Amino acid sequence: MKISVDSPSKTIDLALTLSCGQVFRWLQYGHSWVGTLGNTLIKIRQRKGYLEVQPSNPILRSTISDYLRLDDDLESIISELSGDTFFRQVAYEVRGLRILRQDPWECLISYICSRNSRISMIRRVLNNMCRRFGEKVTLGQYTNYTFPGPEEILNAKPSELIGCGLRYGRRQAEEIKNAAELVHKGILDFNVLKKIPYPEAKIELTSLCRGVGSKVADCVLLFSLEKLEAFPIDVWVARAMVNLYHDYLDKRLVKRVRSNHRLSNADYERLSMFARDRFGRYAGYAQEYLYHWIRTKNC
DNA sequence: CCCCAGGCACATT
DNA sequence: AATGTGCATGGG
Repeated sequence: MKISVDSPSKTIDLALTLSCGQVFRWLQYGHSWVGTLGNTLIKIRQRKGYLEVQPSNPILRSTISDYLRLDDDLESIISELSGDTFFRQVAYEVRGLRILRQDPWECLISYICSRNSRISMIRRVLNNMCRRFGEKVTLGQYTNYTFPGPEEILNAKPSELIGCGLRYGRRQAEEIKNAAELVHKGILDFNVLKKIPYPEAKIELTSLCRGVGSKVADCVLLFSLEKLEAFPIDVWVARAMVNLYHDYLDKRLVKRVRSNHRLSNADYERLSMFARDRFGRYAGYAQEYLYHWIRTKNC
């Protein structure tokens, strides 16, 4: 299957998009990327002007283009974001990076597991969970595992989840099972969260789900629930904001971030408000660009 | 041994 | 409302 990306509005850098840290389970084999969408293994390769997709079983073209958010007009989003010369440079350096439209359940569990951890660790935990509780899917020489659904997680023993390498052991295992129960019982309904406004959806997520605070909620809202104004702030994004916009921010906040203090709720909200005020409805794209920019700039 | 990583929940002031 | 602290893995 071929998907054309041969126009400025459909620009994509597939490798950058799949490896920048918004999603954790894609694997690179040479020029190809292998992952799963639902129960289907997907092998995808970027060619000149189009994407070449090989699914393990029949799949709609729109499943891929929805996942990659090819419906986002990247050219106009970037021009709307590039209000200052600092950010224009950032946007240029990460051109082709798209926000993905992930499955909300997988995204929620992934970011519950991400707390105070690092990307390589998160990858390992999630892959362990999929190997243990997911289903094996193959395409030729390639093997992958589906992400286990709420029912599989509900039936899992906490000790088995802990054995996957959770950062906070039993406590996090309970959080994951709690989320599974909420989804299974229909108390947490992602289709509803997609429709209601960002502030309400965020309150709903943080109040219902144990282990979900401001940062995790913003990640889930941005990466899987259509809230492009969500602006997740981790230490890296805080550093990027402070580097670029220190003149507009509270001096003590700048000092705290620079001296590597943990980000307080108050500082999170302050940075959050500033970001949405500055970047508007596509603040989430700005966040992802800043995140990647500050990390690659320093490494 | 130290430090830190896509933080949260709860106690204390 | 703001700040402090336990959690408790694994890599540099």
